[in-house]
Amino acid sequence: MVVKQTPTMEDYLERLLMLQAENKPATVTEISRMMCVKMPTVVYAMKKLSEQNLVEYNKRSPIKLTRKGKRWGANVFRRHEALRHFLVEILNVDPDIAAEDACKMEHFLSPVSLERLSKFLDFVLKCPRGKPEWLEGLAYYFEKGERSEELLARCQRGG
Amino acid sequence: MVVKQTPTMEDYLERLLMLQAENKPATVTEISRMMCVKMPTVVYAMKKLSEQNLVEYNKRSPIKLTRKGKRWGANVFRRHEALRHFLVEILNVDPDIAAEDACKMEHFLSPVSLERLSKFLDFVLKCPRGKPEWLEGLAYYFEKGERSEELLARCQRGG
DNA sequence: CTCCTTTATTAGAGACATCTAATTAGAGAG
DNA sequence: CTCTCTAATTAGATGTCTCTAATAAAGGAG
Repeated sequence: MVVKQTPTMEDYLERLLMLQAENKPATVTEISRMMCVKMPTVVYAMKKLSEQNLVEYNKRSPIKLTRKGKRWGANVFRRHEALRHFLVEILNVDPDIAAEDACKMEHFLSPVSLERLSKFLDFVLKCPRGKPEWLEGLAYYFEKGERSEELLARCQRGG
Repeated sequence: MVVKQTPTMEDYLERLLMLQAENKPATVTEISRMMCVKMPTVVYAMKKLSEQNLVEYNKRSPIKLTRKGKRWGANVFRRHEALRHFLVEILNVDPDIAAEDACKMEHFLSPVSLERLSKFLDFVLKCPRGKPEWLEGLAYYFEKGERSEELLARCQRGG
């Protein structure tokens, strides 16, 4: 019965899912390259994960996520994407930095917060009437350091 | 020359700052209680931090942050607060959960993202014309699972 | 088949952060 | 001063994740 994974293990699960999604074989070498760790580290991790039935690991053959591992990886990925999108789309953070931050923070976003963050993004970015004006105002504020009088006026006209 | 702290050490610095702010003496026992670790763990941490001149630690006397340690702690706190506020004020996450999530994620928020997040919160919560309407719409969306037609219409009147 | 190269694994060590158990220091009661 | 209690420290162990160095397996070139 698995109830928790360390951030490290979650990273491996997420990476395995990515590889699978791209139809790349998940080899020790490949994972090691992508995660910037040495091969023995990967072997250690795969053994750990297979003890928990999150991956199917047989020496010298490509690694496969189990159904359980896939679910877990997908979950990590959702958290990653929610955070990354928020940073990029709302906060206008540089995509590389956003990805890095998301990659670290993803392990600590609780289910409730994830759900809210996702809904927030939907609310803002999938508004049936197009992107809300305040997003523009926010971008202006980021850039100039002050609020756009014009947008401020327009945005509040209806309030 | 200190360039980085582990999340753990950042937590101690933050906690020390809190104690100081409340004028409570920072003893091993107190820190141990507050951080839910045993006393030897605290001693270990204080030794580590004092090696880096982040705290003044002399056996059997109250622990003090150095100027450097204070700065670092304050920085952690800023990240904590930005995240917590976002979760509470924007995403309406339960305050306890928000605090927990913030406490974990705070260690991984880059300076750029912090700056943007803080500005975002200012922009939204310190709007000179009061809280923007879309926040209400968002709360509605969280609660009902769908957009409020009324607010949608009003919010867009000016766009 | 033998040699070489690449890939993977094992063995062993180290950093970090935690614990338990044992010890020491200090403070207050008598 | 001695006894006792609490606070603090030391010693030693553990789990996680990483590394390097050494070894093993597998696949191709000849």
